Amino acid sequence: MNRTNGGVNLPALRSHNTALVLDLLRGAGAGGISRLELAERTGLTPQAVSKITGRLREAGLAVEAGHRASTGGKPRTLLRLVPGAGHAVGIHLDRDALRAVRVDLAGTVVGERCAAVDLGAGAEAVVRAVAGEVEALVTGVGGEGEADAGATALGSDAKGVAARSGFSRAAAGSLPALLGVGVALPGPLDHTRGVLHRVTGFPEWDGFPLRDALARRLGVPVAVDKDTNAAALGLAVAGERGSFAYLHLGTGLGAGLVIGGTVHRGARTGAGEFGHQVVQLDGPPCDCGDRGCVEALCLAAVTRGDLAEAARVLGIAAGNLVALLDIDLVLLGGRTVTSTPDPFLRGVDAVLDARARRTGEKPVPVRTAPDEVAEGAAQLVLAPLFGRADA
Amino acid sequence: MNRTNGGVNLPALRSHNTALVLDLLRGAGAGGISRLELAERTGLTPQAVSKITGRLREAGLAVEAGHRASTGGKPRTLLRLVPGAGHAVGIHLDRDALRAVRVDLAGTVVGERCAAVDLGAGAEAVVRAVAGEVEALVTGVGGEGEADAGATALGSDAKGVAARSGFSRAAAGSLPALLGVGVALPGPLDHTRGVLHRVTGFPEWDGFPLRDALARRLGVPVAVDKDTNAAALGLAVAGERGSFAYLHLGTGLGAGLVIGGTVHRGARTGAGEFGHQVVQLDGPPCDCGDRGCVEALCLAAVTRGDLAEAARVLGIAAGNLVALLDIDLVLLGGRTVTSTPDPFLRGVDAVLDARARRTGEKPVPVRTAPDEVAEGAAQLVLAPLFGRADA
DNA sequence: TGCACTTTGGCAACACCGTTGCGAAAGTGG
DNA sequence: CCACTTTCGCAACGGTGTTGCCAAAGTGCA
Repeated sequence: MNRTNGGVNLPALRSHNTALVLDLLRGAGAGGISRLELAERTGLTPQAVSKITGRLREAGLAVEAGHRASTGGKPRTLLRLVPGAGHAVGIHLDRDALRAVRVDLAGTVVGERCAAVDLGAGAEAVVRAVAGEVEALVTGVGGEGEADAGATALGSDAKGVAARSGFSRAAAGSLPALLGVGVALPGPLDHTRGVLHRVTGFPEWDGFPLRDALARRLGVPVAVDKDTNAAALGLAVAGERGSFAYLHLGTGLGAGLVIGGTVHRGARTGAGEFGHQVVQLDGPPCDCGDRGCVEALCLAAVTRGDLAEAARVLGIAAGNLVALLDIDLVLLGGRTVTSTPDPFLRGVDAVLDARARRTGEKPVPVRTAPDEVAEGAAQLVLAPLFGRADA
Repeated sequence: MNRTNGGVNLPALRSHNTALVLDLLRGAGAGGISRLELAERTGLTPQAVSKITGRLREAGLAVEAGHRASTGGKPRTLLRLVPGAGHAVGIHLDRDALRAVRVDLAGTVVGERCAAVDLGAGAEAVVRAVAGEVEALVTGVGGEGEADAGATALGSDAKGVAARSGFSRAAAGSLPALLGVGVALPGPLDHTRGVLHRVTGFPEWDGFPLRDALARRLGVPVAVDKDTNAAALGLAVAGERGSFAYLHLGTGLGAGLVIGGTVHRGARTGAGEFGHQVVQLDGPPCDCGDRGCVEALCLAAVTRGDLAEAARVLGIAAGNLVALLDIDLVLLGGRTVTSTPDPFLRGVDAVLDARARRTGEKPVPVRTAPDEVAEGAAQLVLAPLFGRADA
């Protein structure tokens, strides 16, 4: 619960329960959820839920929203999250382009900007550019952002609550109504410190403290993560339950792993290195220096137009993953998959079905998923508010 | 924290903090640990630690044990776990033999029994035999169990505390001083319900509710898990930190995964299916019906005496695992490895080293580990007492 | 030997958490 | 119109960790 050490005191307990209720409110969406349902789902008493929701309502984070039909007594009052009470910006920073979105507490996109970037221009220039996009997105210049009139007013309230609830991480000068900025990018990096390791082709980025640089410039908290992890987090928040793997097949092949509802990153943010799983001993050489990696085999098949073989290879690697981790679901994404999903879905499904027949268990379902990396990046900031620890 | 739902109330908070302190006391061993160190490690205030340890001392679970050297003021008083305050029995049930150990709270083996079993004799007969071994072990008949005089007396106290602290799971008639029994066995099974799925070669075991049958007979809580998971849990409790994989190479090849200090089992207790990871597309057929599984390749190499090749194949599969999960350590065990450890250690190490050179990170260490499955099985029972949730 | 100082750890009062007991509010059904 | 059911808040309560304070037990210097 507490990351550094395991001790739980009363404020921590309060934060935890409050976050839990907020998460359920978010999950219920615009339809709302009653106090008694919240009590059942959390295991707390109805009275405790009343107190917690009372604080949330006072803080402007929740409101009453109609009633459910009576079942013979007083009808349940529905509660709903106030989406506009807080915002976060998520940025998908790729090698040559950038996509930034502003989302509200419910995760709905309320503003979007795209721009070209040149990583070769140096870290400082890119930080400046990214900061500019964030500011434009928040102040509404050039964005599609309507839905702001009330939102900005409530924003500072939301921040106050966040601070009182023990969530906020010392936002200094800062932009109005902005809880923080999440940045997702490829390369290896250190998620906990927000430091980049090696950005392929741009050695000058090695060791650059992106998180702190951006946080100092913007005055709001910043979180940094791998693009595949952000995508997986976004899917988890969007409603995918349990444990799943998001396999992204684009210019490369990577994975984001969600285990028990939380993204698994490993101690060095290295987890999800799926592309260089070896599936053919002494197979063809890969760019990484090893031989027989899935990525090499799969992309080679794609290049020569043999999508069925690409899907079969991907399926075998996915089967390994499913067997090793006993996950519930495989999600496929990335340009290569989304352009022609069917052969990939069929191919991976065939391998997983065959495996299920051998073990006698139900086959693990395979689906496609939109790759909304920027949206997931925004959730890097929102996750702590809703009790989704980023271990 | 709470498995079913996430809500935390005061009793849950108290249990959690108490378990945390108990875990630190256990980790400190006979040397002991001071109240202030406990406070630092838990993040609680010294006063809170004093209250918690006071309850533990009153319950007979902890005692004062000397003082540390002064650093200019009052010297710190050391506290120590009372190992004899509780016991658990762990059973390693294999195809043809059984090993049962009785351990104290510190995990020290204080009694051991071995016996032949015949799974073909049917579930009821085996349950009867297992129960007999447990009773013999606890009453001290035929065991090497000295160290019992005081232990049994304190036992009932310990149970009282466990109940008061919210740990106990309703032990009815029950054996004296016994907190529970853990059973580890191969085959696929459902850890949460304690039901076996398919025991290879013995179809009549399919669906047998081993946990409940044994619990009803003995009157104490029973936990059931895969042998590799138990072994991994035992290693985690014995002091291995962080995330690691225990690879067991015996008559088959399996793995136990520990991620962030807790055993990862997956929703269907299927995780750790390492032997049938495919590392050679369309490779030689495996007993499982697939082709190119590590287990088949590795064991074939062992059979023809090529241990270097066996180790290389094992290393490549281990490398896949390390890359996918970003774990900190690989531990090797099982008859085949322990009989001639060196070639395996060298072979796996070579593959992981090469991987580390390519990625520019520190290589993941490889070591051998004793396969103490029965000891780990006992920890299935003790784990909840020390706050190690078995999710 | 005496005294100042540091550090540990317990006692008592405290703030605040979720819980319990009870009553008001708001429906349904006869 | 009334009995009944169900929801939900107010007030008192028990129990958590926290704070303030002080006794105990060392070290180090005069």
